[in-house]
Amino acid sequence: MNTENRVRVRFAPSPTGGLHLGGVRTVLFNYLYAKKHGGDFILRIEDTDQARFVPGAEEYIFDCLKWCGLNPDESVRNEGHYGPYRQSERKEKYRLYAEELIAEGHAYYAFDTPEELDEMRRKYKTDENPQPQYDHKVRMRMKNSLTLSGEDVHELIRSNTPYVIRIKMPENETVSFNDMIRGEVSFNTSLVDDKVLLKADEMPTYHLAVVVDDHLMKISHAFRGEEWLPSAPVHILLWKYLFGLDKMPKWAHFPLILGPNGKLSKRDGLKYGFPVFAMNWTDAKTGELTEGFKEKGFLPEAFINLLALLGWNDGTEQEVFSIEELIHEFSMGRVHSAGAKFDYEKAKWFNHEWIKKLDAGSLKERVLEALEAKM
RNA sequence: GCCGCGUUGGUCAAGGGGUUAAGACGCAUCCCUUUCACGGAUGAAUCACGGGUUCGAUUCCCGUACGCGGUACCA
Repeated sequence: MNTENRVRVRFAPSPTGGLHLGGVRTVLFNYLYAKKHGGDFILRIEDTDQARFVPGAEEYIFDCLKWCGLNPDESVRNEGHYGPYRQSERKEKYRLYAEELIAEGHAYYAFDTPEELDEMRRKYKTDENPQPQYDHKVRMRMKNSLTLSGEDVHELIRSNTPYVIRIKMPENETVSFNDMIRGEVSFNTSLVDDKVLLKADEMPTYHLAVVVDDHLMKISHAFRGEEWLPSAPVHILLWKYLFGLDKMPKWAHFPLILGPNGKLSKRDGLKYGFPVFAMNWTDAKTGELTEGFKEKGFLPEAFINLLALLGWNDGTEQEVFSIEELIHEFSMGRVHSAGAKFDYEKAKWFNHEWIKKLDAGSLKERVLEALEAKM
């Protein structure tokens, strides 16, 4: 296998807090796919949001992956040839591409202040359109390089006026792509807003960073949660403008893992009566501790196993799988497209099954570990 | 509101034009067991709704309803 078609996947968390079920399952599916195809699993830290950065969160992510046995082949701790692996350290790279987009007419400078944006949203808000977007319908009424003269733009930039760079979404084009799980998905570009690509603090937003880094890091398959599906057209267009659709990774959007009453949220971690995080997480601000599956007494083998079966199965009646078996049997085509409600009773059954497989010696060890963790 | 993705028992789900619609978790009853586990048997429970296509739709198509996601200078 040459380097051009080598399978390379990535998990790209932002270090903002505990790593929950859905996140670990995303890691798992990425890992399984990479290992099945003899490829690389990369961990990229997406720390482009200064405001949400949480100290310790990055280390915590590594701890969780280690406990799960899903260690990355390349990361900030194990650099490959495509570093740095932390986006804040790649800051300069993104601006070049944003400027390139402007030069080609696919993006523009926008000088609107947060207050002006609020005002726009207030002004255009109606019952039919409760959440107005910065899109082709309003962009010509805003303060940007599309409405200002070249001189004015130059002057504003020279005088250090804060600005962002926005993508200029084309009007009435259909953008479609083939999702490995859902098949063809398409969008009308008129209904997508002019997303910010480069922020006023010169950091890229996710939209720009994910495309640039996936390209630079030679990612072959881009797998992520379904919450990203609505912004896929932005990413597809960026690929088209910057690197060419033929270079674009294959996409797959995983179904969401739901809680008892819908969305499984980090904030409700304590309310469900079962863990949502892989490992204990303590909120630095409130000091609130959220118990993890590890500390609750789950074996990592069981945790991996139960996560794998949430949204995937091999078509047989087998439910207990070791990681080796998962790697062997996994296929993206058998991942469900519908969300799955998390069932703690079933999760405990998986743990039970794995505990039964332990011999007396290792059981004693694990029990002692679990008890010590609680003291 | 708009856009997107979904919809097989309470939950995870197999199946995919003709089936008694698998299996697992949980639940119930029973058996095994001095106890706790383990194990075994049986049972209740499912194709969201309405139109098409078809000799025949749970399966294909279109609507509707419902759920979830998105609609930020967050990821």
